[in-house]
Amino acid sequence: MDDTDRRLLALLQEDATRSYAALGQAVGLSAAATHERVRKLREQGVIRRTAAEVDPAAVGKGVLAFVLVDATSWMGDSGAELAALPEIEEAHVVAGSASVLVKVRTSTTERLQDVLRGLYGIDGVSGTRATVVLDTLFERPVTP
Amino acid sequence: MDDTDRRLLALLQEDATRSYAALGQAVGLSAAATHERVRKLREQGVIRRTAAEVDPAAVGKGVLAFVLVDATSWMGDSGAELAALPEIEEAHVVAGSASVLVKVRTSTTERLQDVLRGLYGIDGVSGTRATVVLDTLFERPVTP
DNA sequence: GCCGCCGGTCGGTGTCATCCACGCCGGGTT
DNA sequence: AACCCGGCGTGGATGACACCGACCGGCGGC
Repeated sequence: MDDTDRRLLALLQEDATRSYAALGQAVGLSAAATHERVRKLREQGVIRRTAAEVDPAAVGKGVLAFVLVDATSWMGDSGAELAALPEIEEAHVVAGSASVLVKVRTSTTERLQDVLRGLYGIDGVSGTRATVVLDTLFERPVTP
Repeated sequence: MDDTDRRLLALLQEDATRSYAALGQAVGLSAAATHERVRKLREQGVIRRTAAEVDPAAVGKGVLAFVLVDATSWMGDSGAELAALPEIEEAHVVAGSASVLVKVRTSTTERLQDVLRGLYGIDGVSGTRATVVLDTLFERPVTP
């Protein structure tokens, strides 16, 4: 993982459709060498996958909220139950006053309420504190 | 935006390296027709971009935290100042007891502290409440 | 019923991903 | 110092694929 790899990662994060030739030119390498480095980055798991990034609003997910979930028991193993709610985009075990923090994206606030109801249905959940997002200033990839 | 488009989006979200031929076969369309639909989805902005997803841990970003930022003035226009902290991955204006919620990824907790210090340097910021992530259960794309 | 349009299939072409053989360079060994 | 060896890069070949244009069928509006 040298500096060239980091530059490749940065380029691929903003646009993974670039050809290896263009990519190589940007970092001063041949297309073949570039291909080889990217292949290794994939193999090592540094690049998890290459995916299309979809605009949530365009697929009817206009409501975003972060929900702190309080629980009376350990919830580190409830990943599957949380994943069963398809509107939950991320779930993290956190330190602090809550047990779990989830990021929820729904079409409407009514649907958000349904998700909160779903959360209460999970064993051990004793409360939720939702923070509704009014406007997203920016979202960007990690800077390597 | 019909059901075929939604299926294409789902497929491209899990792996955008698939060929149009394979993609078309999965939804029962020719490669050319698939190409055309994807082109339109891009043009309309439904697909924002296609990007490589990098494992944060592999690039030395092992610490994740969500920080609620309290402020004494309106912060909806402070996007640029927040974006100047490169460790901030997302920034949202929120309803509730705080003004802004940011997602921060750093190498160490010391660097997290530096980011918090940076936040206090922004005009109007009067406090921060950080919630540190212990374990990420899952992160997944929006379900169209 | 006719016309125009949207969305599809089919076929061709230039580009690109991908593989292979070879060469360069630096570190460790004798 | 000379040698060897492994990793990394280059150049070229080839087969697949993205991309484009021509054509066609169904559907809705006049």
